[in-house]
Amino acid sequence: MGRMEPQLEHAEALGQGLLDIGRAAKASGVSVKMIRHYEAIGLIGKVARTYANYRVYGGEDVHNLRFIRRARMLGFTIEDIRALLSLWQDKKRSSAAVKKIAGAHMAALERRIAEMQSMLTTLRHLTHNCHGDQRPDCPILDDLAQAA
Amino acid sequence: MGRMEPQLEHAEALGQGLLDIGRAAKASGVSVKMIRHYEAIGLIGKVARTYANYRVYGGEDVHNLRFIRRARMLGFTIEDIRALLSLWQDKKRSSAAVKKIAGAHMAALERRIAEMQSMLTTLRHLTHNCHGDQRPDCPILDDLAQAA
DNA sequence: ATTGAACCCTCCTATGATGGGAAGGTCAAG
DNA sequence: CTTGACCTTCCCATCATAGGAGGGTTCAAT
Repeated sequence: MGRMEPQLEHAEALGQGLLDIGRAAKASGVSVKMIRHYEAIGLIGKVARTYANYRVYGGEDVHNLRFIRRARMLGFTIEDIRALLSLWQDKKRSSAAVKKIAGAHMAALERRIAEMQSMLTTLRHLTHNCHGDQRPDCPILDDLAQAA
Repeated sequence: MGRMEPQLEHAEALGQGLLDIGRAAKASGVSVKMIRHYEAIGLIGKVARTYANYRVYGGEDVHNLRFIRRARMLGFTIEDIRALLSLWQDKKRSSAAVKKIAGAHMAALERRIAEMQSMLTTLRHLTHNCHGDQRPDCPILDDLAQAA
């Protein structure tokens, strides 16, 4: 990524199997907005441009974008992904480094899930006893108010 | 809240059982920053001020802040809380209206938890097969890369 | 050729909830 | 009367994503 090849005409680029940002977005599943954003924050390098200043993406770029997309779908943060991309590039990486990142992420997910489940448990208790009719009496409000 | 009583001296206000923002924060568990923020977005009304322009909080104000804090701990959004506060104030409310808000929130929590659990399941599979040693081979990276 | 749709570009703004910090005024205790 | 702990307002940052304005480019259909 960011090899900054010589500039091309748009048509010429497409003829060589290169993609403009819209096509790269479709091919990778990452939105045009986000591709530009990932470049701006340095998650991906600067790519080549046509004479008209259009970004031009090759197969490897799309590969990277898909990697990012998949990692986002698994909930990794951008900083995690920055590290994962760098490990991916590094042929001398240790799988332990990768596993460590994944493990920390899993722990964070578990903590967050536990928090939300605790909220749910409380809410289920409260709504269980709420009539849900036209009367004003409501254990949900009572709980919130009593905390007060 | 927001009754905008006549201005007072600071000492005079504290003598009457009124609180400055720092004391209101301690009494309610809501940070000073967030109390000001809630006022700025109209979640709570504008309170009275001393001659020195210090905010002055009464018992009811603290009550409202505790209500907000409790609702935030249960994961309700600010907009949910705006509605809940208004229902709380409304003696002619229907408990159905309250239950509806809580139900929608629970459904949102359940969706989010399910998403995160699905991420976790995938990550557990991947890390299960990752040696986590000094070798570079790593099913986690393989998964991310193969998506690409 | 001209025009219009559908792209592309950069730059600015917003989201939701929270916090950090600067610059300056006020209060209370020593 | 100083000092430290408050208070005030205003601006900025977070995190990932999206919307839009204003302007240039490409391409296909008139």
